[in-house]
Amino acid sequence: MPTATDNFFERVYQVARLIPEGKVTSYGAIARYLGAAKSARMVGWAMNGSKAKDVPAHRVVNKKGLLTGKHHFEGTNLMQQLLENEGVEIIDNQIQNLTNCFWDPTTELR
DNA sequence: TGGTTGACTAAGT
DNA sequence: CACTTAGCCAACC
Repeated sequence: MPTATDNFFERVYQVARLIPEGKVTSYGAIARYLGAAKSARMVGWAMNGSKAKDVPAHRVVNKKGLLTGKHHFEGTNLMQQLLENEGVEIIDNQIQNLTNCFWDPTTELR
């Protein structure tokens, strides 16, 4: 049943789908873009429901470029493998050259 | 109904 | 520089 919160989730999914390959963004960045700057956790929770969607949740990481959500994926290193497959260098569950790979919707998406 | 949890982030100690 | 506290808010028990 659709509710106001589903709308927020849908917005999160939509932004996540716009993330280019080889790029990543943060939960806070998406939340800020949606006007819910302080609800970064909700973005993460929304990602939890993105499993049934075509949302590249593996491109969404925390602000430090750390793959905090990798445990929610099937494998232990699936998230990392997906990102590396797109050209993102990851070491010890953390994205390297994050500045080069970071994609901020508030800046890039306008 | 109400307290705990969490894929976050910033600020404080 | 590592750990803690605080704020946020929906989902879960």
